Amino acid sequence: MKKEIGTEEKIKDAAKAVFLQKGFSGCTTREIAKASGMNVALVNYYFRSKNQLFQLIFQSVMEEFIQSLIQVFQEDMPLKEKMRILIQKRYEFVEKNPEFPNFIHNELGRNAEFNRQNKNIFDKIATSGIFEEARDAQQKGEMRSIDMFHVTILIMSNCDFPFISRHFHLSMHEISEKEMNLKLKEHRLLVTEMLMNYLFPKPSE
Amino acid sequence: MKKEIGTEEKIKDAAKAVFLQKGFSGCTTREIAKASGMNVALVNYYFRSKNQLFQLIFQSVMEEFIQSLIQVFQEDMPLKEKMRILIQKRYEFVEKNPEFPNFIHNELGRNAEFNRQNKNIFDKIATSGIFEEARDAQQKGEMRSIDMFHVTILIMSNCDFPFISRHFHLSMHEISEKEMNLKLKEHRLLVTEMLMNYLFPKPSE
DNA sequence: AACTATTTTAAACAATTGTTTAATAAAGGA
DNA sequence: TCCTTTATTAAACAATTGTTTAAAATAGTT
Repeated sequence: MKKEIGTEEKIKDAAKAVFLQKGFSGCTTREIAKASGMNVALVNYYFRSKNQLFQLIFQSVMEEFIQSLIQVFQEDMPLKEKMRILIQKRYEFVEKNPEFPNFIHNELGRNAEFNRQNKNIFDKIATSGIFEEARDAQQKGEMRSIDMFHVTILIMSNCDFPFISRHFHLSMHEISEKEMNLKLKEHRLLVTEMLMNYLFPKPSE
Repeated sequence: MKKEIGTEEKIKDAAKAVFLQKGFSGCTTREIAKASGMNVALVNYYFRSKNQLFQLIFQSVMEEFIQSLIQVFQEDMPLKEKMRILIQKRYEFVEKNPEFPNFIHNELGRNAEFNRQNKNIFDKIATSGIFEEARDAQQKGEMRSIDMFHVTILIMSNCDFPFISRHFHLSMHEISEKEMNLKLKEHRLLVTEMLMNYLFPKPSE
């Protein structure tokens, strides 16, 4: 269980933590260096520039982020069940990585170039078969017939946003972090029920 | 219709635009000065520091943001109707001010001190009577009995997040800005139906 | 051991940052 | 008009930024 990690890895780990918390323009190279226990020159020795280091981190974070959305779809079960588990896994992923959503959307918003670079990452979703599988279910009448654009936004909205707006609700409802975490755990159940009811309506109505 | 605005106002307007788009640490005093057509010294002449200027802008943006959440509750109509209109108004507000949510949550996350400063703003919600009115409806069985914590998150999630994740979906679904805006308009209808169905379930089930 | 390549360090670089100064221009009141 | 206040400007300030340099330490090889 000993982890004898080299300095390159140390810097990468520290950079990920700092970038996630403060964003690209919210931190300095020296801050990353200090967080990793190294000095400034080493950061550029291994990664050439703050920008390249960020690019590297962003890419990997983005990949993790996307992966958590589609991993469920490799398993073999009915779409409705997949969807329920997807929502659960997604929620739990963001719960473990609360800074991910804000980080990604924030940096994506400020850096329009990333869109081109991450095209291959997005392709992973397109080729995962989610969309086709959903369309089938929709044609069979099992699933509500709405564009997958809406489906993805609905899921991400309800899984990601609670953690994006963490501090906001912390202030508004005047609760402690502990209470907050409990309520957020509770929230997953509501979200799952609401989304499932909406996406797979009872045939009676 | 002529607007003969002074330099103080010009700077404030430019600062709001720049801050909203790039965040506090994502822009410089000189950038704000240039955007307003003035020079750097004038920014500090009127607002003492970049930090104070930001504080001022953030405060006003926060107020607008909160106000859009509660304005409906001053009118006199049944809670269910109020809620439907609230969702609609809220969605349309964010549609007109797409940078608001990301800006607020981003800056709130990085600056924990704001929480104390904005306590009086949050009080506006608490004293608006929303919470009591909802509790009444819940006791009468008209509304689903869940904590208002969940209700606010559900509404904000589905109204705000689509615009926070704008660039993400722009890349993922490979659509143009025009198409995006159309789909987002469409999305409001889904969101409203889903939320209303969940918050005010049919008594049959 | 001697030599080479790699890693690490402290110091310096120029550019940019927020902020201030001191001089000038404009406005307003007596 | 003269004087005081307010507004505006260009220039400078010190601190911080990302990045580089050149020397020292370490590791690896023969």
